[in-house]
Amino acid sequence: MTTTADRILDSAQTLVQVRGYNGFSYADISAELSITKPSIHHHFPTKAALAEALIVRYRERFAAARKEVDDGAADPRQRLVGYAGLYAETFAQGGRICLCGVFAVDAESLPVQVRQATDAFFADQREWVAGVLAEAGMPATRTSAAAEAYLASLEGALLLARAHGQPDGAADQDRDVVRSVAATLVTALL
Amino acid sequence: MTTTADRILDSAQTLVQVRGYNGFSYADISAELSITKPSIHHHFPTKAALAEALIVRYRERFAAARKEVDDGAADPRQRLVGYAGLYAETFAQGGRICLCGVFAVDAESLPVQVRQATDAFFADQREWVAGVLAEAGMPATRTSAAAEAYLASLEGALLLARAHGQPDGAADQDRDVVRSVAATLVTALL
DNA sequence: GTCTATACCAGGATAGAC
DNA sequence: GTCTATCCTGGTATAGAC
Repeated sequence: MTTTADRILDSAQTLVQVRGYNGFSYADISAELSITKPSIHHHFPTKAALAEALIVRYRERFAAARKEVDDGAADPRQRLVGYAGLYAETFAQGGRICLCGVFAVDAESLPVQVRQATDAFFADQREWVAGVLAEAGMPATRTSAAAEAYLASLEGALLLARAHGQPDGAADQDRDVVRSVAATLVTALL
Repeated sequence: MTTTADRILDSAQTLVQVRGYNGFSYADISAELSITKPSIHHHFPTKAALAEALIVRYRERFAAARKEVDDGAADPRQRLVGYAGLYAETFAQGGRICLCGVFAVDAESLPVQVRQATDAFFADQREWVAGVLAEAGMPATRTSAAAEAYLASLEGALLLARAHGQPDGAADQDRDVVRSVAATLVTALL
């Protein structure tokens, strides 16, 4: 069962990840779901409230997906590669980039709570990556900076993949760019 | 001597780098420069034309700044670190991020020429970084992927720094994040 | 090259019926 | 929970005077 609120969030999330927060409107969701704008306002009174709901759900889902990777991987190296796969698969779905990457760029347009949640998302990722790096034997003095670098390279790889999306059919190749960047980092860091 | 067109470009570039392409309007430039909106249209008939002028100038200026680094650095390592400094300094100026990073995120809202120029900008950077890495002794089979990773980490570091910009006065610390990420990459890759 | 005035449409949001 | 109708504002752009 999918509620209307969920369908709105699905549509909105894709729109944000593809066009940016200021690049879509309620009219776009309305057209996609064949529902009127006031109906959307009924579920999410303001666009800011919609953004807040989006990031809350995104963090939950991302945490769950990361746990899948955590449980399915045999060693730290595999965990880091599998984690990068989450980003690569995001891009493979219609050239989307990380929701929080978009929110970071559009931070000025967003309410404080969303900005804080975005920051918290990255802090959470940093902490997890640092833990995996420690598990892989990296000295504690280096894990923090290395985790930041790994995270930055993944978010940046999505940007580069997006920029490269000129010839429309090349999304597969661009997804590999994300994986390739991650592989380079894992090899170099460990 | 600064022409009106230049002043418009200056204002617009800052606005794009801080708010995103869809996050500002001619009214913002109008207010900042104490000039009317039609005057801006006189110099740049459409917002798309303004974006095109922006990226043309950005590429020229970035190339010049990179040449400064190229000429001033003694060895490849210093060149890479100095290059990262260009990104760090961008962020230090009011929390700006790379214009092309923003244009990559907002690509769907931009005309084809701007998208192509954004892609070309990144291709240019990739090529330059790859050349420096080769100069540093990296085998030719690895330079391409490593350059992509370095570039991604710099663009991503700007995103993370922006997201972290919660407490307003901490811009200095965030600029160091960019430099720290770059240092981690240089050490790990070479 | 800059202005006033204005057109036009879209975005975000509300009132109130069903 | 969804609709029709409507409001207000702001964004992009043009016409035409100075």
